[in-house]
Amino acid sequence: MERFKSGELQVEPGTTVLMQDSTSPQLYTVLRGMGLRHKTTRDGRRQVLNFVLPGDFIGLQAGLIGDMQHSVEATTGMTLCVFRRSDLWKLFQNHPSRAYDLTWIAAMEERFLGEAITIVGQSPAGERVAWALARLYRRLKALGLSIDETAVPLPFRQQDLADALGLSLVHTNKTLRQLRERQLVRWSEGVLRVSDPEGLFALADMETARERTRPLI
Amino acid sequence: MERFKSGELQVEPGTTVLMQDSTSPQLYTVLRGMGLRHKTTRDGRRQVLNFVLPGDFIGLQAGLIGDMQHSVEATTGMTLCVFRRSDLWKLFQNHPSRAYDLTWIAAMEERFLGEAITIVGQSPAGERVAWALARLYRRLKALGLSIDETAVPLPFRQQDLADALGLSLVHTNKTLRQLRERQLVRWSEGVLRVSDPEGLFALADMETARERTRPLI
DNA sequence: CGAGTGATTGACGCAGATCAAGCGAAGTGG
DNA sequence: CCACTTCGCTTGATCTGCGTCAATCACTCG
Repeated sequence: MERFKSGELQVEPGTTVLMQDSTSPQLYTVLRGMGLRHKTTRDGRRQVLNFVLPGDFIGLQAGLIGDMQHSVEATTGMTLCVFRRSDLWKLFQNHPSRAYDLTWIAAMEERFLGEAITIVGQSPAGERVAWALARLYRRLKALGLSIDETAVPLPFRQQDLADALGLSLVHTNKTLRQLRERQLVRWSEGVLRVSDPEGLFALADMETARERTRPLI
Repeated sequence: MERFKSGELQVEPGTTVLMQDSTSPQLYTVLRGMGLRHKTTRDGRRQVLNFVLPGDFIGLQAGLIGDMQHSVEATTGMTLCVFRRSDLWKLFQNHPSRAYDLTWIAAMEERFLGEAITIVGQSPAGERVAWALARLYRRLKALGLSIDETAVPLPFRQQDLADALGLSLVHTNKTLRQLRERQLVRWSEGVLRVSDPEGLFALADMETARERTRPLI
């Protein structure tokens, strides 16, 4: 992939990397840092679609379809590997296995969103929060970003989690308290500590399956 | 694409074409009929992810990743164009433009789910129902399936719509009544009649933009 | 030291879930 | 051909999970 790389980009916390409704000549792979994909509705409400972690590929929609229907915002500082949108087609012509990987990523993304919509549409608040934290915990551990055996960094705000799960900030906060009181997870100052993984995954209705390794683009 | 076609399949209403958690050696393009993509949770609740219409490609997840995380069920009788999963890789090697189209479809699917999760997570019942009906109306018209200027076939149950929007059947029914009383849409006996497209699209927070034509695989 | 940000908690109200009952149309089997 | 069931739609009554409002606290920063 090195040949397609057109540079590296450093962004500050709070930067909007890709803007909803805009076209971007660039695609990125996250090398470092975390962010959010989110959509903003006309009346100002926000839906967080996904948390962006190192290794994630962003801008695929812009690259393929031409415009973004969501924004990507840096929560921490981020380092991005930059690709030119115009090279995407070359990839399909000359590197079918890479193109295949790209489609694989798109399919995984689609699968994730299917799972997310099921949680948001069908589960009560406790399960939603447990699911989100369990997933993030699993992904972060798989990425080797652990702080220690039971803790991972999670530098987001409660508001972000609330917007991801279709809950209000207040109710998210109260739900987090319950999970804390039930000795399942604690999340404060950007650190997520899972004291009872079994219990958390059970509540989240997730198998404790290992995270699938994704190809790096 | 003809060369990859490995046959046609006719299925009865109610048939499960692809089963959650199973692997399938086959992929399909819908030639005729309608169906549902849905996920079933362990505790028996159901989330409808999408309505499957003619021209849709199904089984991409199974084809690329190896297993399905949702089921596809035929609502009406359907005619499917069958492809072998094992041919997918050949497509990437020998027909980059087709592979590109496939990825484009995956990206559009992802985009749709992002929109869906935003509606389910952030909007009250009236807007959810309006959004779903507006989208279906637009897609069906674009497919040329109209019955007349303002009516399209929509052979689903209210329960299906409820499960797509994360609402209860009862509340979906009451919401449909309100839309009927506000002279926006009527939906009964499998026919959706839109009396006030402007009003409907406005309520759905959708531009009246034309439906994007998708490549046929 | 005042202003802004994020977390926290209590009080109150409502959108939508749940419960329950009834209706018409379409099977179906005796 | 008629009881009897089933399925989908409809509607009213009641309940509750979660949203909204409001206030406080701890921190950080200019």
